[in-house]
Amino acid sequence: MTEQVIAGTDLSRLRELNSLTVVRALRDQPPTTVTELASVTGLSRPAVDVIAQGLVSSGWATVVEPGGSSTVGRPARRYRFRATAGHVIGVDVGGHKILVLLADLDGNVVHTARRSVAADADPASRLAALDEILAACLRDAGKTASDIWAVTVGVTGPVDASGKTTLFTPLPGWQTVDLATHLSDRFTCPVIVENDCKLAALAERWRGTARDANDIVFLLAGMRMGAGLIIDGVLRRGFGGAAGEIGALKAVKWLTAPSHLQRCPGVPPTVGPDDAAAWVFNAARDGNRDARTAVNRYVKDVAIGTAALVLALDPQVVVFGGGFSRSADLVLEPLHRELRKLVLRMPEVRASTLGADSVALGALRLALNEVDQRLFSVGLSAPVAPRR
Amino acid sequence: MTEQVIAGTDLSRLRELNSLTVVRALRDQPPTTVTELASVTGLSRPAVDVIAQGLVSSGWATVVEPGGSSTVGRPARRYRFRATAGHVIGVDVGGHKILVLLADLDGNVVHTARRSVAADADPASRLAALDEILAACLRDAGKTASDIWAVTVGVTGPVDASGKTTLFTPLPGWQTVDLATHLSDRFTCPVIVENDCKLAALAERWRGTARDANDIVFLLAGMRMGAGLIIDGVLRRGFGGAAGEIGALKAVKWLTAPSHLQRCPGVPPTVGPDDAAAWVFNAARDGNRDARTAVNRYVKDVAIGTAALVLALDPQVVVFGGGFSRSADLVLEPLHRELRKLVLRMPEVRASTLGADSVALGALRLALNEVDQRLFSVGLSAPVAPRR
DNA sequence: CAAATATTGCTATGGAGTTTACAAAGTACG
DNA sequence: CGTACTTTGTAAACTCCATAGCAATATTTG
Repeated sequence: MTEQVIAGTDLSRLRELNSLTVVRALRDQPPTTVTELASVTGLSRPAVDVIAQGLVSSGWATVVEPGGSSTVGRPARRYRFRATAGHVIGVDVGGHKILVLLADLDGNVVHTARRSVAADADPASRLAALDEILAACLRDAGKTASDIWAVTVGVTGPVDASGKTTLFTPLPGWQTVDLATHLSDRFTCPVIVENDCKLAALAERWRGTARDANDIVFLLAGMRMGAGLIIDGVLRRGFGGAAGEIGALKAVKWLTAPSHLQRCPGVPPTVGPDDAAAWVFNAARDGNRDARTAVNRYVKDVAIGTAALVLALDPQVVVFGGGFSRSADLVLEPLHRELRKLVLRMPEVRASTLGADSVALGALRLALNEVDQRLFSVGLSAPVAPRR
Repeated sequence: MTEQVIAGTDLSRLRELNSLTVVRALRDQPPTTVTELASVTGLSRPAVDVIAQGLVSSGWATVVEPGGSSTVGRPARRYRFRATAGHVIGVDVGGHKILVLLADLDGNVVHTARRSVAADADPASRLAALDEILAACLRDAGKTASDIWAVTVGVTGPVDASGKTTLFTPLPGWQTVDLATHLSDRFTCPVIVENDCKLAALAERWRGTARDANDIVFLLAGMRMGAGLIIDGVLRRGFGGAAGEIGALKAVKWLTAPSHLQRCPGVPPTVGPDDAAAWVFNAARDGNRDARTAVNRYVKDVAIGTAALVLALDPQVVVFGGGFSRSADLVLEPLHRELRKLVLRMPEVRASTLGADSVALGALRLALNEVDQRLFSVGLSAPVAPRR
């Protein structure tokens, strides 16, 4: 049982609650009339009227004066959530690239900045590249750091509560990097660092293939396998931020799974190690026997770790994402078949639809969650960038 | 992101919310004065006064007139939550026994009934025994079925949303039993059927060794291995009720783990298969070499499945419970050692303190949760047994 | 016995939402 | 083109809830 806050409510808090209710009803909606809001919220029309005007004067909403009216009766004034009152940033710091998304409070991406980074870049130069691209993104979007309400950065490896990746990370030298502190010098708003698999899982539920599901196992499949878990609609971090790291168990074959692709016979020597997998998938699609065998072995190994997660959590959906999701057409069917042999209750298996942007999108979503949480706990004053 | 209910609040709902706040403050507390309640809830003293009197007149609270006062000033009237306004029942239907606990709304057990059942009893006779013991428990406690606000029954095997164990259960013939419907004929209140491991996990967090933790992996260790998961303080059922069934994965050695104990060389033929494990644990404690080896092999196998759960969920605590938890002194140290080799972040490992009652206790807790949920969503009218 | 302290009961005040009523601004139709 | 109808916007009256402040009461302490 969750510990409930024991706190009484007075009338000003009542107004605040109802204002938040109206804001919720307004968000992610086309401009809405007072009557519609009244029926959605269950409040009376005059009450909503007062609240809506209050939201306009405090800056949370804007008025849309009636244009060409289409129905009978007096045309209604409409109210719209002012999503541009604040902005958030989501970043994906990957091995090869850094991707920055800047979005408004409705999650509409207003600017994108991408830049490639050498896979073996040392932490200092990677951080420098991050600083540069962040500055460029802000500049090009016509914003300053103080316009940003929350920043989330996705990195590989489990992230602890302080935002560090001390347990393990494939980025060279990254164990000692304190990314959260580094960015806190550049932003006054909350800065969150989170594991890339977890963020991609969030994205898949927000705008991807699992929008309908509350219990999701997300697989980030690439040269490294990872997983992100959403349980009861909430991203699961684990007590130390290491949830979903089933790949560390040797009995589960995730560590070695991608090597079936890399070591597949027949890969031309001209193809680098990073592109071997793509070559094998293409060859398998063309009917190459060795390639098909390699893919099947790969899927068999992936299925074992996936089965462990499915048995542990009994999700509604398993989403196959990450770099290899471009080859989901080859993977999904055998993955489904292998999984069926191993689990008690078979979940749906779907392919990711978001591709390479999923981590940065998930970072956006987490930043928006942070903003929402403040909004709905602290209350509605004037819309300004929150400080830590 | 959880979907929030969009509903406005008017003044009567405000009063209801504040009444619930006072009830929450009153529960699990010694009798409390109005002034104390006012400071805890943040409401004004007159407001609390009115609310408290309302609770008394509706039957949710009782007045304790001031007795010998210990402080200066006028002695204050005190209010107490009327836990006896309703009662709940928690049942453990095990292979060998049925245990029934009857408790008030504070979870105080007011009556216990236990009865052994043959392990190979057919479903009909097991259900008959259940009916009998339930009737006897109600009679001896001086209650009728209509006094009961919620009933929860724990059974082995994964339980789906409708309360059936269709996927798998070790109880003979139990696949086709519809326990929820069976009991619904005997009670008008909500009836919940749930997996025994999950219930034991709840109990351990409520009154056991994991009261401080919000992220728990509970192991029900006996001749069958099972697990119950509490994540973010909430019991995790999984989409189809099959969460925690990691034992079904062969790569994880839970199915065969107990056989190391049963097949240990040196077990006297006079010892039956059900008591072999106890004999081996005792022998190991006395220094028997074969027995120690058997225990170590057992623990090694248990550790693999546990590691899978720990890696998947990254819990704060692993609780070793179930029948074998009596031998936790032999298991805990090697389990800790083996686990440390396999996981990324080491959780605490603790032994269960509840013993054989844990499943029935957890059933009580779930029944109380059901009552609470109704209370805090439907609102406070007069305290009467809820109907489905 | 009086002073100090704390609780209880009562009244006035103000804030928030609802209901009711009515004017204003459109459309539909003869 | 004018009337009937529909819906919106706004104001006033009313109800309900919590608060603040004050008087009355009960008990301890010196």
